[in-house]
Amino acid sequence: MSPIRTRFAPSPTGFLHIGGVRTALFNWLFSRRHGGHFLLRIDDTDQQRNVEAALAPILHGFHWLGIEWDEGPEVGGPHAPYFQSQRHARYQAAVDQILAGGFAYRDYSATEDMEAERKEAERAGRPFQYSRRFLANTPEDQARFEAEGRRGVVRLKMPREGTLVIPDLVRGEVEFRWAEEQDHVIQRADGSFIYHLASVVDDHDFAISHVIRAEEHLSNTPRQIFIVQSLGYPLPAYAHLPYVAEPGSKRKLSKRKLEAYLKNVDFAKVHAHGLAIAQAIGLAVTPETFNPVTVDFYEQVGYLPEAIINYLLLLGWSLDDKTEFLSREQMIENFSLERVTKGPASFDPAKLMAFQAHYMQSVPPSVKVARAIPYLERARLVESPVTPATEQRIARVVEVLADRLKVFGDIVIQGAFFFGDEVAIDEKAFTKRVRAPGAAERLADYRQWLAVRSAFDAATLEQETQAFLVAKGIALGEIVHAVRVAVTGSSSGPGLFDCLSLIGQETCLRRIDRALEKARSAA
RNA sequence: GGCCCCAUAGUCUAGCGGUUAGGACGUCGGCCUCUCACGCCGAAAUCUCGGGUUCAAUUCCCGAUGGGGUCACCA
Repeated sequence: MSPIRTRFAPSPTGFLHIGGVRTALFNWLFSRRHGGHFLLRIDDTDQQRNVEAALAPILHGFHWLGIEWDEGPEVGGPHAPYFQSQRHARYQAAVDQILAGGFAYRDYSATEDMEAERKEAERAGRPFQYSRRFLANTPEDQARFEAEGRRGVVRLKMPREGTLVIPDLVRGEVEFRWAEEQDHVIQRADGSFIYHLASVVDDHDFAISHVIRAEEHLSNTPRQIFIVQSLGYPLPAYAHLPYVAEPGSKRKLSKRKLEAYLKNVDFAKVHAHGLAIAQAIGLAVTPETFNPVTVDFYEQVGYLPEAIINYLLLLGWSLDDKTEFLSREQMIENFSLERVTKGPASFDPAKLMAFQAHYMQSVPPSVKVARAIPYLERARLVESPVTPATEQRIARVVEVLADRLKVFGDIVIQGAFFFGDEVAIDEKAFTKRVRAPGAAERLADYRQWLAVRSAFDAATLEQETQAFLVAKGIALGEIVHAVRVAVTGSSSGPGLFDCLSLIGQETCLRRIDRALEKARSAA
């Protein structure tokens, strides 16, 4: 049996689509599962400018996710080059061979000619089939057509009868009738090559054993198989994966429909969350660069690759009826195309977040601190570079924040009030907890009491507060909320005494004073 | 519109003739508690429809319906 080789073939668009990642992941896992090779081929047949710039973010995304390729850009390989734009000689040779074999012909029809024929067929109510009347058999024909100012392309001479059965590892056997296929162009008038030709030649040259790709290529497969056969290549195995669908719908997920997806509550929530972090760290965002459909979004906001990979794996594949979390090793050990789902799966950002929260729980505190620091620095919440003392403080903040840190970027949202002097007040919370009848008085009382504390650690503070409450004859609940809002600006967060202690006596007092001032001013 | 694919709760899925249709996210309720988060407990919610085949269909077959993909000198 020949070695297993799979590939993913991104075109350099400047960003890595979440659906593309899933396709790549399945290819990668399949190759790893069978001890084979996974390679990256760059589909830049018609891109001309800035391939490098448009490719960099994609390669970066794969590195970040830990999807490493054995051959391709950066790493090279025995079948180099892996860029289609550098393989024209190979494609030309293939076209010549197909032409010589009589599986294709030079065609001089103009777009209008084809249009006319198509319309006529439609009017007559029969399926369209090109008459091949501008087919040039001889150099004389060519010369004549060219004299008329026509420009030739190379078209496949597709069979017009019989059926084709494509064995598909996900879908079983898929049947097509040749008569329904068209004479597709494989080489343009300007001499450049059409994707399908390039793709088939490359897959053969790179010895790809399994073509695992998204479902939208299923209808393209007959023409590709025809090219394979006309070149005398062995047929690779095919597996067409269901595509990743829009949140809450079954339409294919698209990179350019951010507006529409924002109408989905969960999608909007994840996007808003990311946006808040981006704003806090002064990250300039555009819909192009900051979109939850793009993996870059998750990296910038501080998600874990493991969470994304695990989530994506389960989007169209399952191990059994209960396994949710798999390590890379388990994924590789268990992945199989047989267990790939047939139907498209909607991308659910809320569930992705659940995986993220799960994986975040096993990140060691030291790593959380290290990953939080850059966010704090960029948000100018701490000095840069941070001093050892600040780092220690951050470690305490991270500890106290605990599971509230869902992504690393959350440090600048959830943890902001631990830093600096001023604090952003949640007006609604302020009205409810500080402007409430009697609240300000109790807060002022507590402030005076707080001012004379000599110990300000959380445990002592809590203990002594109890005594204060007893003396005043009030319950903790009657004081805690106003203090929290005054000191942290928010009605939710870590335990109050942890907050007080970490923020420090002076700052706490200042913030309470400001809150009291604010409460006295117009409601 | 032609061709092709698909169809279990709002979402991701398990199921491969006989199950109280299992799990997860989300939602709702409760516990914990100074709030939030975590955690724990519980609840509501699913086999698209119609024909067959069979003693028995979510499961097999056919059809309908619905959803989607694709029909370029794009990839």
